[in-house]
Amino acid sequence: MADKNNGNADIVAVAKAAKVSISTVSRAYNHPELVKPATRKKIDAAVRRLGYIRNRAAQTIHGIRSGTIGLVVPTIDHAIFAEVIQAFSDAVEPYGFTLLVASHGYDLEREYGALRKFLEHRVDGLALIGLDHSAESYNLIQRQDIPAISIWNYDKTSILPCVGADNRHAGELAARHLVDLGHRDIGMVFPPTRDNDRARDRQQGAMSVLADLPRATPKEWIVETPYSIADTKEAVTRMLSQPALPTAILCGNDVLAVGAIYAAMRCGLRVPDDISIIGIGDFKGSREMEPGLTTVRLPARTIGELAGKELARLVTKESSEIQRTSCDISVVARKTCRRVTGV
Amino acid sequence: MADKNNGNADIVAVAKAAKVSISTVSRAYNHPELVKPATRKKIDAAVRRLGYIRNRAAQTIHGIRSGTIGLVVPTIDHAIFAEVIQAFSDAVEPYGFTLLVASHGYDLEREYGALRKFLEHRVDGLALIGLDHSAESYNLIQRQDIPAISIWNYDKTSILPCVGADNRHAGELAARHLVDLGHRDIGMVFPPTRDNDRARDRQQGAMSVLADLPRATPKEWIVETPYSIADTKEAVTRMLSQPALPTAILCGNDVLAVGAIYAAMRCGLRVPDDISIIGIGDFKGSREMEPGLTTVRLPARTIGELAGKELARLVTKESSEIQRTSCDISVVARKTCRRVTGV
DNA sequence: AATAGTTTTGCAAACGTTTTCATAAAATCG
DNA sequence: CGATTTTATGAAAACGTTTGCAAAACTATT
Repeated sequence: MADKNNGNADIVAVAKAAKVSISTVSRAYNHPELVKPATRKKIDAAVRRLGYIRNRAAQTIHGIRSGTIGLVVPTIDHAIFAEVIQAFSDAVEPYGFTLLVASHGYDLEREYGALRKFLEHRVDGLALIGLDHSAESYNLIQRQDIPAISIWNYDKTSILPCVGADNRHAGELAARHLVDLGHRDIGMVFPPTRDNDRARDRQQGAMSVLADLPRATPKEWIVETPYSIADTKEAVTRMLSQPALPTAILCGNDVLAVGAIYAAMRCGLRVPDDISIIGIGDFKGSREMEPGLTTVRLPARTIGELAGKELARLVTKESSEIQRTSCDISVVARKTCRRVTGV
Repeated sequence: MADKNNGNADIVAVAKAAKVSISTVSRAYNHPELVKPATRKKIDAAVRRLGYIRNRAAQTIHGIRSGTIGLVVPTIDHAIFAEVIQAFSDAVEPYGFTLLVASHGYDLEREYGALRKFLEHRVDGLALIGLDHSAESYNLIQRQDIPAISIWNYDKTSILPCVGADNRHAGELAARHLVDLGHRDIGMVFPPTRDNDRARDRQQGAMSVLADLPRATPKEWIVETPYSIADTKEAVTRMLSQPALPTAILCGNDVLAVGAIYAAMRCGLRVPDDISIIGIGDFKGSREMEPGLTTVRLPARTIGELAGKELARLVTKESSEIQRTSCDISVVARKTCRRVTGV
């Protein structure tokens, strides 16, 4: 009759049921080699009978790790971040960590809020997307003594250790690819770059290459559009309804590229015969689509994996040298870009 | 000099710094109206100076809610689940909950493990995808006294309250749509249905409609394929390389449908002129693709939102009647299915 | 200026664990 | 078989909070 009627048994209920002391139950969990097999068995039976589940909150206040890692992303609902989150989750799971996830919708104020909440929960480690964060956030992180890591972007001068790709370089590669194919009239489609260092870096990288071109890119060929296929289709359709058209469009990411392709189709332009389109990212599906999207491959899964593993090792003190990891990127030439000749 | 050198100040450090008792600091947080404004100010200053962050673990062991909700999904890295997670997250955020997320890769054993981990963390509520869970999992959930909810599937006899769509009905609608368009030779592409009640229900729904057709569907027109565009493209290409072809293909979800469309393209078949293809789900991008995908719309965002809100209300006791919510679904006819005449 | 009422604060117990230290029991040894 | 070592267990303090209760400090009332 020592069973509690309601669901939640605690360690003292278990101790009572197994007729041992609380300490012994605790030890059975944390240092099983110190308790006699027979006793262990009794405890095990009691645990099973009562449906006891350890309370990590109670452990945590002893300075024991909470076993959680906080991950803040701009949004979960993008192929690319979903992939990173999945890979990150898979990477920390073997270390026994549970993942806290929050999204801030590209609002760095909300990101700060999410970080605070995570810290209240005493996460053992923190992971953020990108290098662009409020001073407040950086401050907050630095005051804690838990490891933190930036994912997705690489910069050798980053404040936090980072695992990612050099987005400026990605922009350069995309632009260079078009230029190498002979394109001189190149349009650009980018998402808003405020609070989004990835997009900004890519755009700057692309611009720096395009700056060497004989003709400057006219304003009308540079469009900014929200990150959605529908919006991009809309915006690019407008761009393509002008008299003078570019021979190629460089898109800030693959989603925009897909939108651009649909826009071209709608305008009666064939890709790549009439217009070339290059994306950045190599999202899931970009390879399989028809025509296969030419893009700059950013290895999302690898990045997430490496980041998760690195952070887990930092937390568990398996490793301590904080380092920056740059993942290789390169153009994957598929079917949406063609060579042009003459000017 | 009362500042701790290392980052982590606790409530007693704050109390000391503000020259008040611990209780007063605690009260300043939990019942601010009970503490004099001037005192509140002193405390606030101390908090700021020390960078104090409340420890939810310590609160939690008082029976105070942990402020977390656990969500287990098969995988994060699918358009559809990413959308649900995002919507769910957005819905619980205003209630102050932090989200714990785990994925089990369609392995119900791992799902059980994730649930246990969540319970160790003393989540205030639990959300699962689908109705298919191990007896152990259901058992575990029922022994706790926290609310739990099933997302994505609707079934009026479900063990847990659920918010979702009737997947069997979705399968029926898709099949009915094809039949109504005059199709009699209908192929089917489905993912593995083990541990996946959504897919199973859809398939059964479709089958039940197809069973009324004069000709039985030949084995070769029923293909099972992993949930990826590439694999589906492969598998459907094989199906379409046979002598006798169906006039339409019903796909278990939109990703498979996209793979099927690409396969058709590769086989030189025009969609919908030579073959009609219908998906289920209406994933992001399905509307915008060319040709626009005909599919059965499952309102992922709505489902996630309703589920999050419902669970949050259950946890905060704003609501207590556990109920089942069925979200309306219907065919959105776009461009990948055409009417056929004759037999 | 004393009393009663109200507002503000502090003390100490409680929450569910882990862990140190001490002690009891068992095993080993001469 | 008693002394000594080893192994197994228990008692109690500690972790960082919240909260019921009681005391202290004000305010208002006479």
